[in-house]
Amino acid sequence: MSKALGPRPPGGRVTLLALARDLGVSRATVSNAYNRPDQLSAGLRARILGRAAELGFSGPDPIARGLRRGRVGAVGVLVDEGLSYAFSDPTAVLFLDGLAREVQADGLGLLLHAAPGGGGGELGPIRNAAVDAWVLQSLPEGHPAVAAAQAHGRPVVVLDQPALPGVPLVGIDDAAGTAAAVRHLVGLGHRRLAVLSTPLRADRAEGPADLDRQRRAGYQVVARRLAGAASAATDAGLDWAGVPVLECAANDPDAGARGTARLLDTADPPTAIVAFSDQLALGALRAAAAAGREVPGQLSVIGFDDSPTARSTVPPLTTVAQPLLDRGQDVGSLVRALLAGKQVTSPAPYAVRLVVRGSTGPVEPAGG
Amino acid sequence: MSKALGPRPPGGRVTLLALARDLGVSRATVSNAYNRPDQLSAGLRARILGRAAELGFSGPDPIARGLRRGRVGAVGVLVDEGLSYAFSDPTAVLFLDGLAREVQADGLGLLLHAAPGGGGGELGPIRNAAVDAWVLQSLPEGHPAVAAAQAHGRPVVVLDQPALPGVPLVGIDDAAGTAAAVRHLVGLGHRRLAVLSTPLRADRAEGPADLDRQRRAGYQVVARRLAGAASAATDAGLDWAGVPVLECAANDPDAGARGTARLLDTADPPTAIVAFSDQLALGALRAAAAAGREVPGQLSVIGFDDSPTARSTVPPLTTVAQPLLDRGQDVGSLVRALLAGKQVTSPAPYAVRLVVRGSTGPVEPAGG
DNA sequence: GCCCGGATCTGTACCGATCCGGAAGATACG
DNA sequence: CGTATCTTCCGGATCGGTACAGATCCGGGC
Repeated sequence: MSKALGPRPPGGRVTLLALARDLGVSRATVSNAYNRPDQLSAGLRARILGRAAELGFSGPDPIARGLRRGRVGAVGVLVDEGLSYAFSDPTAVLFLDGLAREVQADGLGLLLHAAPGGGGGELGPIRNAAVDAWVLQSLPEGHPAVAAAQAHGRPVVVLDQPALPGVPLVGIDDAAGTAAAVRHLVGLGHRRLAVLSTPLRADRAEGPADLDRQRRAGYQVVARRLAGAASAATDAGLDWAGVPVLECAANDPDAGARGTARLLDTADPPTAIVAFSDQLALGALRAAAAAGREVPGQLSVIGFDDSPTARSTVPPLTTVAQPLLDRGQDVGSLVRALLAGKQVTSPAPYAVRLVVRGSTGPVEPAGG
Repeated sequence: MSKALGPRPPGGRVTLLALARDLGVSRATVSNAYNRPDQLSAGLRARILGRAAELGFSGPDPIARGLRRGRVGAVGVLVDEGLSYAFSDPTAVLFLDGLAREVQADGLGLLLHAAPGGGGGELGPIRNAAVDAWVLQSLPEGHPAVAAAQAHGRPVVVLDQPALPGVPLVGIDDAAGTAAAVRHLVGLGHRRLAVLSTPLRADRAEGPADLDRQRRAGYQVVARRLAGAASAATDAGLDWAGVPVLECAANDPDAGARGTARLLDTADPPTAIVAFSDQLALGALRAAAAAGREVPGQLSVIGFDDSPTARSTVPPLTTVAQPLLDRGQDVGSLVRALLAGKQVTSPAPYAVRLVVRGSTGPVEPAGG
C-alpha cells in the first residue's frame, strides 16, 4: 500500500526539499500543500502533511519564504533611547497597543528596536532588520536612525515626528492643545503661568529654556506646543518672554517633580503650571504636595495626553486629551495600506480636547 | 580615470548584484565591502561604497542575508492575549525592558507577537515569524502557541512558565513568596486572611475559587503561589479550606477592586488580603478606600512583584519583591548563549524578599 | 472517436545574498 | 631569478522556498 516508510530524519533539519524527495513529489507540490491547499488533491495533501509530521518538518522556513515573497510579517518600530522609556510612558504604550492591534489583522508582529541615543549605538541592527515597514515615533529631526530605517526603501509611517518628505504622518494639533490649556488657566484668572516641558533636544539638558533654546527645539512636537502656548498667552495680554519654561531632562514624574520644585522655589512663583505631558504633571502634583502647595487652591496644574493615570491622581488631573489608542490604529492602518500597495496621504491632525478635572481652579483671592 | 558613470538606477530597486555589475567587480567583493572590510583594499571599498550611494543601494538585503546566514536578528516574544495586557502590566514591561537591553548587545530586536487567546486567533503568524529564537512568557500549560513557537526547532527560553522539557526556564520561588506574605500577616496577629488571585485558568472566570478549582490551576505560577500560601497558613494553624480565594478575571487594578469588594462584602470579612500581584493589590487599596476600610488600620493588604508603583501608593504597599528587570536580562543572556551555540541549563529560581511598607499592620484590637 | 476544459502535478527560474576554495598579481626571501 | 607568501578578488555552490508556465490525465460533449 504505502511505500515503505523512509528512515527517521537523518540528523539535520528537515527541509521542504528533503520531504519532497522522501515522498517522491515535487517541491512545488509540498509548498502548495502548505500555502495553497486548492492546488492539489486532498489525499496527497494529507499524505504530505502526515509524512511531514513524522519527519519533523514543520512548514516552510519563514526566512526563505520571506525572501521569495518579499515579506517577513514584521513591522519595525523605532523607539527612542532604549525600550525602557517607551514602555514606561503610558502614552507610548497605548500607541504601541493600538498599532499592534491593527497590524495583527494582517498577521504582522512588531519588531522593536531602540534608536541609539547620542550617536553611541550602532545603526547596523536597524539597517539589517528584517521588516516589511518601519514606524518612527518621537525622534528628533535628523536623527541618524531615521535614515537607517529609510535606507532600504520600505514603507515608512511616522507618528508625531519627524516630518519626512513623502512619508505619511499621524499627529495631533499640538499648538491648539497647549493654547486651550493656557486659555483655560487665563480664564480662571491666572496671570503667572509656567511651562513644564518635555525635553527640547536630545541632550538631556534640564533647567530654564530661554527663547533661544525654545527656538532651537529639536522635537517639533514640543516646538508646536510651545508656539501654541506662546500664542495664547500673548493673545491674553501676557508677555511670553516672562513666562518661565522649564525643560525637564526626561519625560517621567521624577523629572517633572524636580522641575516643578525649581519653578516653585523662586521669588515670584507661578500660580499655574502647564505640563507638556501627564507624566510631568504627575511629578508636578508630587512636588506641589512636597512643597505644601495645595492643588488647585494654591497651584493649578494641567497636563497633556489624558493618559489612564490622569483620572486617578489626587486631585484628578485636568489635561489635554489626545486619542492615544486611535493614533496607534491609524498608523497601523496606514502601514497596512502601504503594504497593500495603496497610495496614502497623511490624515489631518487629530483635534485635541481639554478635559477639566480637579487640578485646576480659580486663582486664589489673596496673596499667599 | 574612473569609468564613465553609469546611468541612475533604471527604476527598480538596486541589488548587490546590479551594483557589482555596474562596477565590474564580483558580488562577493561587494558583499565583502559591507561585511568584511579587511577582505579588500581600502580603495576599492571606497569606490564601491561611493557608487552604492550614487545608485541608491543601501547595503545587502536583510532578508536575503538572513536566509544565507541563518539569522535575522530578531528574538520572538510571545505575549498572552494581545499586547495591551503585556504593556499595561509594569511587571511585564520591566521584563521586556530587561530582555531588550540584554539582547540589544547582540544587535537583536524584539519581535512581539500576541498568543491568540481562546483558540480564536491564528497560529500562522507565529509559525511563520522570522525569528532566531523565541521567548515564552506566562502562557498556560499546553497553549497551542507554544507548539507553534517550538515548531521550527529554534532556541526557546521560558519565563515563569510553561515548563517545557529541555527548555531553560527563568523563574522565582513563588511558593516562598506567598508563604512569607502569609507568615508576615500571621505574625501581625491576623487570623482571617483572604487571597486575591490572578487568573487560575484562561477562561476569564471571576469569583471564589474552591479547592477543586485551585487544584486545576492552569497557570503554574499561580498554583505555586497558592501552595506556598496554603502551606504557611496550615503551619500557622489555620484551616486553608476556610481561607477564601477570590480569583480575578484579569490582572489589573479594576479586577482587583471588584474582587476585593466581594471579599469585604461578607458576614465575616478578612482582616488581611494577600494579593498575587501589585496590580491587584492596587485595586484592593482602592476598594478598601471605597468601602471605608482604613489600611492598614482595619485591613492589611500585601502585594506581589514590587512594581514601581508599589512605592507610591497610599499607603505604600507591602509586597513580595522579585527582581523584575534582572529576570528579563537573565532570559536575554540565556537566549544569547543558546544562539551562540552554548549549552545552558535553567538557573535556580530567584529568591524573593518581603518588603514591608505601610499597607500592613497589626490586627485591630477590638472588633469593628 | 476526437477535441476540450478542468484538476493535478512537475520543472525551472528566480529571490538576494554569503561562504569557501582557489587563481592572479605583488612582495619578500634566499 | 625561482619560489614561498601575502593580498585581493573571483566563481561557483548554496541557503530554502515560491511563482509561473506548462505537461499529464481524465471525463464529457458532439
